[in-house]
Amino acid sequence: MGKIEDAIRQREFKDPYNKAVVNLLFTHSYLVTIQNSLFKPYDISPEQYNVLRILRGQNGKPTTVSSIQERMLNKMSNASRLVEKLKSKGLLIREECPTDRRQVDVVISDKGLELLKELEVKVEEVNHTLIHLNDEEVTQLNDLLDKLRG
Amino acid sequence: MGKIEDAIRQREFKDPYNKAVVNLLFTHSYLVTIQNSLFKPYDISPEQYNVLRILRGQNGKPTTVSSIQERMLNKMSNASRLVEKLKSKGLLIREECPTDRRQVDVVISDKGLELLKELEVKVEEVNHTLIHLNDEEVTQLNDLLDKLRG
DNA sequence: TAATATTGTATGTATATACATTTATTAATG
DNA sequence: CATTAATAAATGTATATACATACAATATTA
Repeated sequence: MGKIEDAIRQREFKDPYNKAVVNLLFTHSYLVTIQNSLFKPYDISPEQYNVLRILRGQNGKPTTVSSIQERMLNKMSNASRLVEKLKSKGLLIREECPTDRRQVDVVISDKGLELLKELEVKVEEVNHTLIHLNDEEVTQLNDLLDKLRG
Repeated sequence: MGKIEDAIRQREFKDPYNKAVVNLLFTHSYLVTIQNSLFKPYDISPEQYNVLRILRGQNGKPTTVSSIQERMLNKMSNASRLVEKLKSKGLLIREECPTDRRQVDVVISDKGLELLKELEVKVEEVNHTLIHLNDEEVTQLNDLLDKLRG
């Protein structure tokens, strides 16, 4: 695939900062396209997978919708609706919080844990092959991204 | 904001490759959230802005829908519908191609060019302030992203 | 304690993404 | 030339994003 200028057939960018923004958007699309095809056979979306991972990270401790929202990769997403989707598939359990009836307690189900286990192996494999960088370069990329956001 | 582990409250990643994927998804969300707020007052979406930029890059030469699609940052998006949206706002002109009636010729309108000019200044400013990296680091990031995609 | 503010979640609406399918037109082949 | 294949664009459907608003429950305060 190579340089972003060739990939989207744009001659040149104003400066490396503007190029970086486009480059990040484009790389994101590259990643999610492959992720989607991986999740497709399991009838689950990347965001739903992410919510399941957040839930498992709680080790059985109930989580509220707003807490899920906070940890999501996309802060503006809609945890409420994703939880509903996952519940209808039996991948999590949602029940009223006894101490505060505004809140709901969300816990991943056994079915959810199984699916996650199965998917995770594949995701980790794919993530490796997706990124055509060596160990040193990936670490460098991670540092730059962490710094980028300030 | 700092390290991704703190931002999404995840303790650790399997390896730097899996971390990089999450880091890229998260950084993307960071970028588009700010871009969205920039475009909002102009009643235009980031993808619509991108289509206008592609059209202007043609310097008045008509472009087909599939050619727009190819150059889009998100290959799986739907150029057809975006063109329709922009047309309804008077930002581009769409007409049947005389030599091949399957195709449509799309050209940016004067109104579109004006809007683009106004927006572009703001976008370039914002892109600079978004990215908390120095010149050397941004260039490094661009090189890594280009290489990442293989 | 009554009135008000805040919080947690759900819902409504518009846009975009992802992918399959349809329709119209042109190209290719027997 | 008729049939079939290929192509360009549009459309259909499900999901997700972005943001505003509604609603119920709890917290605050006057």
